[in-house]
Amino acid sequence: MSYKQQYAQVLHDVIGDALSQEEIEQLIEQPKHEDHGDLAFPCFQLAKAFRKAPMMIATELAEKIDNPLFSNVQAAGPYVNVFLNREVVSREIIKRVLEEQQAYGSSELNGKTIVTDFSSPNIAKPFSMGHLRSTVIGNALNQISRKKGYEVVGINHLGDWGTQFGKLMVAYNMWGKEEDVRSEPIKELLKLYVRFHEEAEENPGLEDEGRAWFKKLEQGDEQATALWTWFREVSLVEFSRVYEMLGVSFDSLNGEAFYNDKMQHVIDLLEEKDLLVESEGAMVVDLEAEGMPPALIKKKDGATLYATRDLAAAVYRLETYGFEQAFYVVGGEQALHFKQLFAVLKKLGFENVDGMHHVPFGLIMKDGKKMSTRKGRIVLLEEVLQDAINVAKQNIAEKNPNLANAEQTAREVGVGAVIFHDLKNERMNNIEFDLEQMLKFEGETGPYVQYTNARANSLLRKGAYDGSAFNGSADDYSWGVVSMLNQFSAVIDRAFTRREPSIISRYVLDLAQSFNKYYGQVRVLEDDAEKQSRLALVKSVTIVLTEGLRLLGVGAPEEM
RNA sequence: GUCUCAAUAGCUCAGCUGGAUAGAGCAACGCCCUUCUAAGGCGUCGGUCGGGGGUUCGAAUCCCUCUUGGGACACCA
Repeated sequence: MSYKQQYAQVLHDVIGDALSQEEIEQLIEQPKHEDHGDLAFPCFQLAKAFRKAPMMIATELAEKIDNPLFSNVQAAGPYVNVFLNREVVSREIIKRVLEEQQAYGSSELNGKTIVTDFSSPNIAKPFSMGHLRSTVIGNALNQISRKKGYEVVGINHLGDWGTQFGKLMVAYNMWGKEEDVRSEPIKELLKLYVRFHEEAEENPGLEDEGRAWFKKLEQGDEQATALWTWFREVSLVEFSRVYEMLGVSFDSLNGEAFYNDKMQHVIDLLEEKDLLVESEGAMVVDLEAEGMPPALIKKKDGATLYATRDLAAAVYRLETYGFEQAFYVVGGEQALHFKQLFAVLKKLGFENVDGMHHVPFGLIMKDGKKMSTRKGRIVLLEEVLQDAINVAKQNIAEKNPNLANAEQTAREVGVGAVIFHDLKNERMNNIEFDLEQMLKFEGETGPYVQYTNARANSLLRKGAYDGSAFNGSADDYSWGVVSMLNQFSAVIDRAFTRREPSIISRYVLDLAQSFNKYYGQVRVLEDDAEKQSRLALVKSVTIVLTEGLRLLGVGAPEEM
């Protein structure tokens, strides 16, 4: 039982039935200012029931509370503020962390499944900064969901099908050279793609040619299939290199092409329910009643679209996984698409559509505009990661030249900096791409948290921590740390229900900050009776920092 | 035009389901390495929470409206 719940129970005993214990718990808040104690109960809502001024109620309640858990109970205006008994609570919390280790904050397995659609880059295009967001947000949500006891199926819904491949084939046939594509596949394919769009501005007939080639591909044309297979293979080689750097893996690589033979099933379902109507030569599902433009299912040439394939994928997942929830970690600009998708699924009569969520995020902007592959306004993720690793290397060379595992550590720090930078803020925010900002390792950054953890680990080594429990006294600084440790599971809950990794990032920063204050004020390795107690606190910090970073997909080296 | 997301310190952003004096980081300035990794800590400076209405005992937070910016709106994904 959390301390908040305990306080709610105590309050309930003295308040009586005017409010339920749950209602009281809802009202209890954490004061922003230290001198207001650790937990505060506002009495405004009781004013009506008791027909008394909130201030009076607070005074009366405060007098009635007497519990060893609290070292002090104060009525401060309309609030009843309690101060937790720091020694007792510190002992309890640190004991839990040390016992549970990395399982601290975890929930029991609940036997439910969450299916996540994330990363999902387009084949034959470089892995750009634009794809970083979906990849790292999705990965963090997967870790958080597992921490909450869910079984997670992470799907990389590769963009390996669609008209773009027809266009690419047209471009390749006109201007491509096999040896160029072999030596630098993605770079060359991108060139062809950009050139296609440039030339198509002058010569719109090219678009039709592209569509025709995609149609051929869908019908299993040999030449088209051979090209497609080749483009896909060379792209995957590049992608897997990036995923390895990021430390991200998938449970399924079923991309759009996987659903090619499952499309008819969806179309059959739509026809059964009589949902498919003809409009301007295309087949659509009318969504006017839902206040949305129609969902395009088939083009007038009979070929399928993005929506068709996503629909097929959704139906497949609904029928295959029996999930409680499904996350689509896809940019906010596709909000309409997902609203349409879910609306169509509802019309089809699927039950669990309410468990499906689009998890949108803001754009990475360049010069105030959306990054665009078509316009060649693109930054390669791999280059950014490499830059970050190099900066980390320089830092290590300057600050810790004797570090044993320098190469590996530089990777963890550099990559961690990039991931953390992306996950630090609310996912809906647009972010202006700023390499310099991303390569800063001071202040609210991944390396700051990693550094804090490394210093803490260094204390454990030097102090020869023997696994003792915390038995010491609690000062303002240690209490600052302990109350942060206490919040971990509530933070995980919030991050999970809001599908918001930044809540973990903020938490980890706050915990690191509280520890750094402690470190600055308290000499941990002082040889006195409480040394091992202090080290127990330090150990708890390393456990929670490491676990917090892990949830974000960021490494936590013990030395740096 | 319709829908949608956003607007908080010079810059980048927090601010939990509305609650007590709006917080960090960066930048600027001033301190702290003869003792635990200075990728750190301490301090100073900095805000009519985009404007205007409304709901409420109480609004940065909820509702309406306006302004500004991003994005999406049929055969791309």
